[in-house]
Amino acid sequence: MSENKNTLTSAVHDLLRRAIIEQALKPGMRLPEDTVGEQFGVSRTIVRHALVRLENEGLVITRRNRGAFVAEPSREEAKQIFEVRKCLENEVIRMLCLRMPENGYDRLQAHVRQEETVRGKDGPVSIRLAGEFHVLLAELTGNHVLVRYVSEVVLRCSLIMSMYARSHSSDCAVDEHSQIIDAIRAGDAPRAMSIMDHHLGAVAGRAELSAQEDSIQSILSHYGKELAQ
Amino acid sequence: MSENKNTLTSAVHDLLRRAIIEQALKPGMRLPEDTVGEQFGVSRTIVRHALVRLENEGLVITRRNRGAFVAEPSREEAKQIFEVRKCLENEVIRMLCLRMPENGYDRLQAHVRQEETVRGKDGPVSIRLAGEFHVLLAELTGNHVLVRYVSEVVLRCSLIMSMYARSHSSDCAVDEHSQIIDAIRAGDAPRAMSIMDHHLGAVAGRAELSAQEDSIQSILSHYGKELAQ
DNA sequence: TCAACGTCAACTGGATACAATTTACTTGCG
DNA sequence: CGCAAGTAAATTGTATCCAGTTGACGTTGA
Repeated sequence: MSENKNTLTSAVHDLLRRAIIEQALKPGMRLPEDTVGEQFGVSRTIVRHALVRLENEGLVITRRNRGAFVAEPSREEAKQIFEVRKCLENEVIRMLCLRMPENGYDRLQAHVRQEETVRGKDGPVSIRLAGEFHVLLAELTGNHVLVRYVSEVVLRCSLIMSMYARSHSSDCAVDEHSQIIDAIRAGDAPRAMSIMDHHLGAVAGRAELSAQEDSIQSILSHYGKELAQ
Repeated sequence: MSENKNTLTSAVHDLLRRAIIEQALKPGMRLPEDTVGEQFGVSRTIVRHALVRLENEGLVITRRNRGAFVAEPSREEAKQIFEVRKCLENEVIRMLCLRMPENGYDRLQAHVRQEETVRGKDGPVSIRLAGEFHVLLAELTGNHVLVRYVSEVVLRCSLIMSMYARSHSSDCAVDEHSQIIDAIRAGDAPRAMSIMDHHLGAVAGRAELSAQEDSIQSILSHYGKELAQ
C-alpha cells in the first residue's frame, strides 16, 4: 500500500497510519507533534505534514490550537462510510466482470493463500491482509482514482472495526473472498455483489453488536441544540 | 464549498483551488512556494501546507525537489475520474429517490434559478455553479463521506474541462439539472440516472485540446486581495 | 463548599534560517 | 561548432525559533 515518495513525511505518514490501523494508537488518543517527532527522530515540521495527510484520510482529526487526535468515527459516520464503500466495491466488481486483467486471478488467489496462512489469528497482520484484498480488487480495475477511494474507505473501516467490533473473525472473511473471486470468474456480477454486500454487511454487523459508548461529541451534539445561544 | 477552519492555510487552499478551477491558473503551470507566498503575503510554510492538500485532492502534483504544478490530467485519467464520478452520482440519485430531506427540492430549485441568472455566460461563476449543483445533490443525502468524494471528483472534472473542452456550454446543463430534479421527484431513479449519465457523458464528450500561457503574479494578484485582514 | 477569576504551562500556528538537490548556464576541450 | 563537465542560481526539504491560543490548576471571595 503506497510506499509513497522517499521523503521523511511519507515515512512518518505510513508509520502512523499503520500504528492506527493496527490499533497501537487507540481512537481518541492524542498525537502531540513534538512527542511523535521525538519518537521518530524527526522535527515537528515532518510530523505536521504527516498529520495533515492523515486528517485528509479521515484517520485523525485536528482541532485548532488543540492538536491532532486519532479519529473516533461515530456510528452515524461508520454507517456512511460503509454505504460509500459498498457503492465503490460494487463498481469494482461490475468493472472486473467486464474485464479482468491478464494475471488477475493468479494475484487474487495468491493473496487469498496468503490470508489463509494467518487464518485464525486476529493479529494486525490478518487485519491488514483482509483490507488489502479489497484494495487489490480495486487495483485490478486499473482505475487509480477508484483505488484511492477504496483504499481510503477500507482504512477507515479498519479503524471503525477497531472501535466497535470485538473481533475481525477473519475466518469467514477468507472464505467469502474466495467466493467473490469465483463469482467474478463466472461473470456473475449480481452474485458477486450479493456476496460482497453480505461480506461488508457482516463486517458492519459485527460493529453494531458490541454496544459501546459513542464519542462524547456525537452524544452531546444531540442534546446541544437545546441550549444553543 | 468548505469554508474550512479559519486558518491561513485553509484560506490559501481555497483561494488556490478557486484559481485553478476558474482556469486562472492553467494546467501545467508552476506554483513556486515563495512566489505564491509573496503574492498572498504569507510564508512558504502556509503555501506548502495548502499545496499538500491540493495534491491530495488531485488538483496539483508535486515532484520531489522540483515543486508543485497544476495537474494535467491525461485523457486516461480523465476517463477514470468520470467513471468514478458516474458511479458516485448514481448512488446519490439512488439515495435521494429513497429519501429526500425536508426542504430538498426548494434548495435544488433555488440553485437552478441561480444558475439561470448567469445563463449563456461561460465565465468562472457559471463553471462554479454547475459544479455546486452536483455537490448540493450529494449534500442532500446527508452522507458526508459521499459529499467529500463527489466534491473532489467534481472539482477534478472542472479541471479536466478546462483542459479539454472548448466551452462548458452551461445552457443545456441547466436544463438537464432541472430534468434530474424532476426525475428524482417522480421517484424514477433509472430515468434520473440515465439523464445524469447523458449529462456527464455530454460533459466528457467535449474533448478538444488548447494551450496558453500567463504570468503567475498577475493572476494571483487578483486573488490575493481577499486575504487582507 | 462551590464557583468564578486569574495565572501558568503546554502546545499548536506561523516565520525564518539553513541544508540538500536539481536545473540551467557557461566554459573549455575535442 | 558541438558536446561535456563543472559551477552557480533557484527552489524545495528540514529544523529551529517566536508568538498566540487554549486548557488546567490553584486561589480567592461569597
